[in-house]
Order: sequence, then C-alpha cells, then structure tokens
Amino acid sequence: MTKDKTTARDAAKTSEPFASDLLRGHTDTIVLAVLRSHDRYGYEIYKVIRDATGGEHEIKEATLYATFRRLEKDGLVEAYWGDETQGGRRKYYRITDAGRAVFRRAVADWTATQRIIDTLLNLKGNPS
Amino acid sequence: MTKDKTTARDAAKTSEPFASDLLRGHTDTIVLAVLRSHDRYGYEIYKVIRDATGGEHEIKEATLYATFRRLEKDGLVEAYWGDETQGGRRKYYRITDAGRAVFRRAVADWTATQRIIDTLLNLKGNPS
DNA sequence: GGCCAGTAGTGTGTCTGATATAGTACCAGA
DNA sequence: TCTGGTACTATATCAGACACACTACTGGCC
Repeated sequence: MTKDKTTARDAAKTSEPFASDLLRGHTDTIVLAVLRSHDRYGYEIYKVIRDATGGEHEIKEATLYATFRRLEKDGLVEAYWGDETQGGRRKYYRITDAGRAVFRRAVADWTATQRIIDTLLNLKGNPS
Repeated sequence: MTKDKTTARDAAKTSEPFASDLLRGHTDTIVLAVLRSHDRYGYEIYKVIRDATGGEHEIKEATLYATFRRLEKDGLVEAYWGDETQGGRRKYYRITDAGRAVFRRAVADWTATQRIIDTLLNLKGNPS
C-alpha cells in the first residue's frame, strides 16, 4: 500500500533530488556504454555509474542486475565468472557485437529524444 | 500473449522508428508545456505534439487522456467542457499555478537528465 | 439515403522497467 | 566477534505507456 517511488511531481513538492523514471529506458544503454571499453563485473558497473555522476544519480542494484539478465538473455552481453578462487565471486560482463550495434542505435535514439523533448518544451504556442 | 511494444532492442533489429519508452516520464511535462500559452482541448494537444515533431513522434491518444486525468487529479491542470452545443463536445484543459511550478521543476530535471546520460554515454573507460 | 473518414473522448487489460525489500555469502579490520 | 563493505540473487509491487475496442458526432461523397 505504501508508495515510495519518487515521481516528477513528488520531486517538485518535496525537493527530492531526482525523479528516477526520467532515465527509464536508458539503463540498458548506459550499461552497454560502460562495457564498451572493457569487461566489468556487476558491482563495479554499479559503482562506475554512481561515481560518474558524482553520486548524483544511482541506478539501484536490483535494477542493474535485472538489466544484466535482460541484456544477457538478448545476447547483447555475455557473462562469465571470474577466477577469484578466494571469496567474493564476481560475474563479469562482456559486450557482444550485437550489443555494440544496439548501443550505436540507442545513441541515435537518445539524440532524437533530446531533440524531440527540447522542441516540445520550447513550444511557445505560436499565435496562428 | 502477443507482444507488440517497440523496445530499443527491437528497434535496432527491425529499424522501427522509435522506442517509445524513451519519452517515458516526460509526457506530463510535454503536456504542461503545450498548455503554458493557452488552454487547449484534448485532441488538439494530441495533434500539437504529433505535428511539433513532424509526425516523428506520436503520443497515443489513450496515453494522453490518461495523462490528462492524472494531471487533473493532481491539480496541475483544470478541465472544463467547451460550449460547443452542436456536436463534437470538447474538453478543455487549463494549466494551474501548481502545474506551472511542476513544469519549471520538470525542465530542470530534464536538463539534469540530459547531462547525466550524456556523461555516461561518453564514458571512454579511462585507462586508470 | 447510406457510407466513410476525421474528430473527440472513454474503458479495460496488459506489458515493461524500476524499485522496495529482503536475503545469502564472503572478506577485512577494529 | 562484530561491523561495514563487497557481490550477487529473489520476490513482489507500482506506474506509465500502450493495444484494442468502443461510443458518438460531423461533413463530404456517391
């Protein structure tokens, strides 16, 4: 029954830091971006994203691991266990060629999204 | 059982025009933006959005009318029936002061969102 | 007189992504 | 031994967007 999710409206009322849903749909792309240069393990990706924004934005762990599973299922990343024999097992993720293709497409989509929203928000209501 | 929604991944595979979820969370803001200058009725808002993007993006009617109800419930817009006595009744929407406040906040959020995603997508994986 | 496309709004059900919440398990340092 | 950080998993819930289907009026065309 309790509702804790921060919406844009809630944010306006309560000065919440950020409405998380605004990044919705971009999480996959962000993960692929982080994996472009080299393989990383899950928790590392979590930290990279958190730190890259100066702690301003954080993708929740649950969200991230769900994203990994989705990306893996779709063949955009491949997962393998690291050889940390002593404790703290780590699952590494590697971006596939398909993943890189999707990433390129997603960047184009992101650019289009920016253009569309910017256009709509700047609508002054031309006095036709 | 059938699944027709276009995702970013599908788009990459099928050259779909656009992954609709990328605008998710911004619909309310877009509607408020369109209402800033003057009142408009539902179908008109639908067309303004569709046309403002050159038909590139379309917010579905069902989505839009759901948005109106949500905005009205939250007191961000007020609705009233037009006086078209002959046929084609139209419900007009007017943005409230609260709506304007939320809009200003949403624009700030949008700017922050752009910055965050741009930062993350440009991650080159610094060779630390 | 009938048909169709366009306008205008509503209702129901479903899917997806993000989250809350909780849990397991290991390790290092005080 | 206890605590905090690391690392990953599982379940349930929610909101937003959509598909689909529907009502209803108008004007133009045949």
